[in-house]
Amino acid sequence: MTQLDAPPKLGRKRDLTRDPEILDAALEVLSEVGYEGMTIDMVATRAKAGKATVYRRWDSKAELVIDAVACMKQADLEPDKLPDTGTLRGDLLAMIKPRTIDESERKLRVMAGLMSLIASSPELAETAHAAIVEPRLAVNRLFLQRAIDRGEISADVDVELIASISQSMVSYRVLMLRKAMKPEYMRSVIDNIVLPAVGLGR
Amino acid sequence: MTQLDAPPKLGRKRDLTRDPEILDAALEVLSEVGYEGMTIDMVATRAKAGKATVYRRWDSKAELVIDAVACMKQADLEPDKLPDTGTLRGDLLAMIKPRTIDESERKLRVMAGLMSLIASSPELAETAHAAIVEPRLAVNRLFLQRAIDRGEISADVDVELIASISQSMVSYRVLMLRKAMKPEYMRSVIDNIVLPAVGLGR
Amino acid sequence: MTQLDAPPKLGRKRDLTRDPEILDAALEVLSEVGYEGMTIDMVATRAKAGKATVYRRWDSKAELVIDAVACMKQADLEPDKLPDTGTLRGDLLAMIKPRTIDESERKLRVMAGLMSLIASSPELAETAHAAIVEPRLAVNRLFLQRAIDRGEISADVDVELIASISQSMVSYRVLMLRKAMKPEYMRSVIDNIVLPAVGLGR
Amino acid sequence: MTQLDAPPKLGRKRDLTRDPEILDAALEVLSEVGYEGMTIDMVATRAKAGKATVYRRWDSKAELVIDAVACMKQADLEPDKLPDTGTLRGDLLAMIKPRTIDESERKLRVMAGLMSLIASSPELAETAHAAIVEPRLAVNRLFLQRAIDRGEISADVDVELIASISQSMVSYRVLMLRKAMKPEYMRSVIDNIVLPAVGLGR
DNA sequence: CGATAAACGAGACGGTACGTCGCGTCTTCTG
DNA sequence: CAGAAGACGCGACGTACCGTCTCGTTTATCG
Repeated sequence: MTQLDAPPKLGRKRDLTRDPEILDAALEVLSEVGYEGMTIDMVATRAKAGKATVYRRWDSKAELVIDAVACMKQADLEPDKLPDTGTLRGDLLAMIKPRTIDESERKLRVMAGLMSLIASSPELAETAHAAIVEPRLAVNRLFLQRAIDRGEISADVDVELIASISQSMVSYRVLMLRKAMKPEYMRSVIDNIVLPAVGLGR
Repeated sequence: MTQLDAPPKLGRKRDLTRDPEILDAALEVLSEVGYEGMTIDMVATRAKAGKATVYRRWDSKAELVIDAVACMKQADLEPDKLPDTGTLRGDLLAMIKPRTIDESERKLRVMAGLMSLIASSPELAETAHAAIVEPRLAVNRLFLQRAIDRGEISADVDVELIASISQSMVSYRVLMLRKAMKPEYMRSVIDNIVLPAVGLGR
Repeated sequence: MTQLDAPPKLGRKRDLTRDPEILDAALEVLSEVGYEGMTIDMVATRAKAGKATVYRRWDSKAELVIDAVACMKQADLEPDKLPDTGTLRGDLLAMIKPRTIDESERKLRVMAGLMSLIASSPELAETAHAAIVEPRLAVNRLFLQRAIDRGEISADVDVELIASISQSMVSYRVLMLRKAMKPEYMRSVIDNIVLPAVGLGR
Repeated sequence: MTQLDAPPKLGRKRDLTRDPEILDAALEVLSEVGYEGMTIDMVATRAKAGKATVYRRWDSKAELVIDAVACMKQADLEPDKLPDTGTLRGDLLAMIKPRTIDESERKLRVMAGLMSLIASSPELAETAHAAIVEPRLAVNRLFLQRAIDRGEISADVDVELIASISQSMVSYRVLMLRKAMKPEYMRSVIDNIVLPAVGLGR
């Protein structure tokens, strides 16, 4: 992670334009050869940077990748761009768009590459979670809260638990079963699991 | 995976007692330093074996680890030791035993370390799936089928999908949210998600 | 070498007091860690200067060092301070003073550090030679010429060759044999080699 | 330096054929790009070896080079191949052969590259001296001793000093003055300096 | 029973990425 | 604008691990 500690006044300033360039290069390489195949040299070379410049900003390959992934901002998840169809089912189904699905799947696969690192570094895990997992959960939480507010579903449901269903199912399918994240599957999860769980049975 | 290909008659027999010793050493190291931190040398040294002896049995670090995890035989999952309480809920809840939970969690964490490898090797993924994921799924499938057979739940439910719910939720919680696999949580998943999904609402 | 090219009128004048300070710092570091161990950063830091200030004055580490050594002005070698005893032997022996010896030895050791650079850069070699080797040769040449002029030795002697004897012997002893530059040794060289070579046998 | 410490019985033996191959590669690279330009990777690649294999045998670039140079055995300097003309002058002149000169010059140039390292490592210096400088001195010592034995020159001459004259002059010329090691020059040194020094004046 | 062949512990091998450090240049701010 | 501080691109350093190969030894089976 880029640490900014004390205010460094003297000397040449970090060239802040290099950060996104390096992160972009990292994402590029990452999507081409995966985490294991990725090399700091590859990233540096592609960003026309020296290795030292990379290591000056991130302490290790893992931290660089985490930051890179964190910067994969998913525009579709921004509050003002979220659907508001009037029904929980409508909202949930509205999130099943090719672009959204695709980005999610890419994030998940990157996350997979990081799992082993995450396992041995709580702080790294936290960053990864905040960047990749949390945003998607927040969306589901919002949909559920709106449904509660409009009386569509009971206020007793465990929002946190229900919000994580679709993410769990999708992660499992993609990472463990290694199957693609198909729209049909997502629809099936919503209709057969999420909605019954909130009392909106078939 | 231990390959036995052609019948090798000549020469010294492979010392079969070394297999479990090496696997145990692997599990030990694995739990201490994680997949990334683990070294074939570490495992070999700890098992008082040579690296060649390890590589004669497994083609790569990844395969060794998968086998090691697969060999964490979960006695609880063997067909004849499974509960049969007469109700789906009873069966599912009966699986929530400290020992079972603990073993599952360990397996999952090891699986996490392998994710990046799995991502780049379909066959490795298949092996890992068969060894770690599938057994647990089979149990759920069995429970569901029995419930269908006894008319407790509709024969229309998507057994495959429902069977994967608890595994998905638990994996997500452990790997992504990095929280422990508590019994309360598992009960909550069963009562609030699985059962509603098969029409056995609250 | 300090290059002054065109007369720079505009802006702040180059602080000429920095030159000797940097050179002194260079000599200091040089004597502590040797040429290989010396770093431009070390020199700059010790002189409380920036690296750019150093590089504005010298094109490379090697040139800085050469200049530093060249600036170890050996007052003893200035024409008007040279001995003139009336005999070649007297002149040569008169140069054997602790301070002179010491300075020569230090110069030689620094020169050693530069050898590899010198080997790959004729111009650098030329500079180093002019700064370190030549002054000492000039003295010997002068002594020999005076001896010829006063008829002490034959005009046929190869002045250039003879002048280089003592320097050669001393360099070899210090650099190759790694022995100190003792007065006895120098006297021995003069009496047993130089003087016989010009026909002034024992 | 290759250390052999305790007798290592277990495990695969060092492939002793790799040593000379690596040393040869080192000498090759050395003569092409010089000490500064030489890279361990270059040497390893050229010897079709891994870097680790090089570092397993030598602790640093410097030690590798020293050893490489030490292995530049000069066949001409072996006792039984030395000339024995019956006169000191004859013996000395007999050493002025193109091949001998050439090898000496190469050694000297390599030595130059090592000077900076030598300056900061007495043991390295010792090795370099024994490998490069000493053999040549031994030859001169032998010639002088034979001359003394046959009564050609006085037994009073400082053999050690005289033996080092030609080496000193040649080193100086090659390294400091950066001139080639010409036969005429060597003859001049013998006739004008060495012989007068032992009382065999013109 | 001796020969043969494979397995064994140990560790060297070729290869490749790691993270560090120095060079010489470039950029920023301060006096 | 010179100067101090320090980031930059580059590239070598020496280390560590991978998966393979070789050594000397042990252990089984075959002839």
